[in-house]
Amino acid sequence: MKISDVADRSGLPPKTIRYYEDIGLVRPASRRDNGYRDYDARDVEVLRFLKRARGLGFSVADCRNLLSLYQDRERASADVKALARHRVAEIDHKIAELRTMRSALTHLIERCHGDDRPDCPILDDLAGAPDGAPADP
Amino acid sequence: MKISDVADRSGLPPKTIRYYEDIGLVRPASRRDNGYRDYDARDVEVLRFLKRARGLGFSVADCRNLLSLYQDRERASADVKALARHRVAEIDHKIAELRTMRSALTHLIERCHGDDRPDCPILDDLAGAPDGAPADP
DNA sequence: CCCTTGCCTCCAGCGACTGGAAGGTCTGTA
DNA sequence: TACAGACCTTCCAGTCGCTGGAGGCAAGGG
Repeated sequence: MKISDVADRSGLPPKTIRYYEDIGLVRPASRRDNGYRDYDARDVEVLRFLKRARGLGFSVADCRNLLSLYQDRERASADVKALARHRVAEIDHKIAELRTMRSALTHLIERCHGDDRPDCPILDDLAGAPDGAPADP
Repeated sequence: MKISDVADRSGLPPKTIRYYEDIGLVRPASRRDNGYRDYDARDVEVLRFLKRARGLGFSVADCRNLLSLYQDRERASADVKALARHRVAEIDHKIAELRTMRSALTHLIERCHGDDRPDCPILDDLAGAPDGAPADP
């Protein structure tokens, strides 16, 4: 199988596949006589695995761990579960951050009349004015 | 005022302030005889503005716009409001993405017994198994 | 035989910093 | 006055996870 075939089957672009090989996330593909990379079903499986894990937001470093757990027949499922839990915690943290930003912004938006006059509570706030006061010129 | 003073007053590290100057986000600071950058209260104001805007997740490109609106006495508050609304939309999009990841993960976590046995629905799923089925070896 | 497509390698760039090296300056204390 | 240590300067490199592009073979069809 050529790289574009695995790309189609895994959902990862060829560039990314070569990149994963480059950084040692997957082992180097075997080569045909003409120098082209040659893949089999097992490679596709690994790449699909990576595609999904990345899709869940696991970092490449996490993926390295997940992959080695995946390929270790003796692994304890607790280890995987811990990684997943940690990822959920990260997500929660990120969501909380975004929500804080969101509520600050919507608060500002509500108070901005949004017409063609220049006075704007959003800019006033960014400029450091306390809540509701216009910026000091 | 030296760079470490504005750093303290703006909350931005000196490195970042120099970086903002570098990319033309703020205009070059004036210099003392010894070559040190010299700042005044107005510079602090701008940097605080940037610190806040970045804190709300606006990109540096957005900040460039916000800053020029901020410094334009003729601006329409509608323009600012539009930027802020757009940023809220981005945040919503990001939150939705994270929530999707989160629910997929928690679903997997619930079904993983998480002990020292090797079978693990999380890995099975990442490997592409349909819901609940173990991966095909 | 030519043309297009696909593969190869290697280098550069994205965003938004951050770290560190090498060297000049300032300030306080012995 | 000498020196230590803090702070300033510039410039280069690295972070993360790709992605784009240049330049050069290979393959396959008309």
